[in-house]
Amino acid sequence: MVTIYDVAARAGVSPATVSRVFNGIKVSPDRVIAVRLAASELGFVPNRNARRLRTSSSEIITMMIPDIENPFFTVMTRAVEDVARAGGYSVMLCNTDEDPVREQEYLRVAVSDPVAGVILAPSSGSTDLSLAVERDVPVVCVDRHAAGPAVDTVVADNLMGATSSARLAWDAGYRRVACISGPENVETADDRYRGWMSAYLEATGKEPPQELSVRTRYTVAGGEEATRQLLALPEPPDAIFAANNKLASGVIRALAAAGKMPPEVGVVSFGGLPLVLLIPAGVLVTHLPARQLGLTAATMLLERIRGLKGPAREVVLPVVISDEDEGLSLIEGHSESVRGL
Amino acid sequence: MVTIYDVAARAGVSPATVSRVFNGIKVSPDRVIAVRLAASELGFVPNRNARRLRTSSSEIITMMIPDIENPFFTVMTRAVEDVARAGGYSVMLCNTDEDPVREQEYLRVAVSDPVAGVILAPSSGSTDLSLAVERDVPVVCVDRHAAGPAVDTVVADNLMGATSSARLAWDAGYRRVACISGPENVETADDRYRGWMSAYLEATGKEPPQELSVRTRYTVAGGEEATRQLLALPEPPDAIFAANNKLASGVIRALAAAGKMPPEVGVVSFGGLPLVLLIPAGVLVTHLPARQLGLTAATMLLERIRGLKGPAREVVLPVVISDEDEGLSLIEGHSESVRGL
DNA sequence: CTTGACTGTGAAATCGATTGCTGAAAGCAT
DNA sequence: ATGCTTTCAGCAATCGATTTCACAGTCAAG
Repeated sequence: MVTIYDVAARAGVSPATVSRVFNGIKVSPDRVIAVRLAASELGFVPNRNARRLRTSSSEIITMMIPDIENPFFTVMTRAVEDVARAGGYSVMLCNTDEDPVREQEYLRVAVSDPVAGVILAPSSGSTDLSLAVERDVPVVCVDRHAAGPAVDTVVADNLMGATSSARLAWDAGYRRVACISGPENVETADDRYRGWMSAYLEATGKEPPQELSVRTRYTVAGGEEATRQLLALPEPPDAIFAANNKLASGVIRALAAAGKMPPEVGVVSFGGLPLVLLIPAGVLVTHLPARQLGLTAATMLLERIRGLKGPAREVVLPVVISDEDEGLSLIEGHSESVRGL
Repeated sequence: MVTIYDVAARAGVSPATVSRVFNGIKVSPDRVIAVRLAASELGFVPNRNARRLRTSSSEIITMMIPDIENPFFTVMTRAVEDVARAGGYSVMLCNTDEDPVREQEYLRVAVSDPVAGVILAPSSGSTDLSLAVERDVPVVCVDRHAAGPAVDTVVADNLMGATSSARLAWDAGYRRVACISGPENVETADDRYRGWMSAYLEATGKEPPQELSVRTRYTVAGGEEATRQLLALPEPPDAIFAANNKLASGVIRALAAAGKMPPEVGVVSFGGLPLVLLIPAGVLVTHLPARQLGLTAATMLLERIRGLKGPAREVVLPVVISDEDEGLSLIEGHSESVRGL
């Protein structure tokens, strides 16, 4: 391993000077040249561990998401990465797999690393951040809230968004609109379920009957099972509001299998289906502000890393219901300015 | 920051003993208890940077992929993560964005970290790995080969796979099958293009005419533009072979916009469209062994990290053309054993 | 020609954990 | 009881870069 001592010896200067050259601290021009030359001749690459140990700082942001294979989270991650890079940080991605144990484990690794900051999409409402907070590692929660000490949080307006989104089904002429949402106690699932309830109440003037809503895992398989269950009802629904993109995929699969393709049975997907570019009639898709969530969270985290104090902040981003085709921008739209934030 | 010295003082032992306790080196039971007690009272978390500096080892694997928003790569990443975790490593994901400069930059960070190993899906054939090889950081290339020093590589059999896949179009009755592939000099794009050529030759007995193939970026927009270009030909194709999932999405979009939806114009997608669960008639999808690629690459990397010497190995995974519905397993199929590898 | 203010440089301490070496204590056989 | 292993714990060096402090030289003002 080539160290600054080797470079110093070769350049005929002290190690301190080598360090200064690599840190942009003023050194006489001739020495700078000598050091750079010696360094490149020897193939010197500074050891970051030594640097981090000494400065107890790091240029890494840990991002923890529950499902790396859900485009919603990868789009968000991509946004975080863009902001982080612009600020000189690298992003380390961890996949918690919706598992609180795994999540806590990753958090432990992160704080003992220690990283510059953490962006976390909590796997459940009971996620405990005290480990990080105790050790003063800045944390921003995104998409969902965490329990325990208050930290900066940025979420989408799921309740309102889901209400407007579910309403689309009635607007399209469907009359008996069921709901499939994620697990109980998962905040987004609860909010979206409540959104559907209020749209139901508004449209029909009645509380929705028990059997018209199913709570299940946020998976394609979960959506399929729930759909089969709904179709088996004595009085099956004529449309289904699915609380996330994976559930919606499951719904469509199950409908196809049952020979009741949209628009025969309508589907509302709360969350985009990125590579689905042929949206059949009868499938209504609401796009979530995934990229905005990521941009905002990363910006807030950088502020904290740079020393911003003060109480935990909370940002709620609106969910825009539009008929426009946002499928493409969900996939390739990284054009907006990061600086602008 | 609580250090082993603090813990040692509190437990009435030497720092060395504390270190031993945390590393599972034999220490008398009473001291173990004293140390653990003191550590938990003080909230001690070992400093990994100090540890890494001293041992010059790390438990991190860097994974570099060209496009975090392409499910092909996230599925692969997920597989890598599963194997890495089982072996006690964490995965740090970097998104190179198909940009060789950015890639080289990340590589520099990785080797100076230094990480335990690197898994890289090279952005182009000219990716230079000498930085890593010089410093003995194990590297495995996946999906594509890199230039320079030979390293372990695992790829899919794109040539054969693309040939069989393109053949499906003729089997389905299409007669004038065009090809849209990725950029020149990107290995997968070249191989898939050649696969289409050989299927063309086999089916028609002639070399394909120049105008029936277009090379473009691996993006949805690229696929759209290329499709428009093909449709504008005096003698337009009746089917299009798209060399990856994003291109295929672009093709379908453009066809829809032009009012020539499949099956009017056929589409062959080389690579799965994960959340597309309603595959219209006339769209044929070939699934790539994304997960297998990841599993294999990670397994090979761990072997190297654990000291395996010997010449660079090369694994070519078959691309299975089947009519079965593998869409779901692409999304949720993590059931197979990792141990089995 | 002094005095004081700078500047650039090097020596050495430091970050926190690991580990080679040494010696004390304990175990065992003769 | 003596001598020989073996075990366990502590001291202190070490990993590689950063940074404090002190010193030497430069320059301008008085």
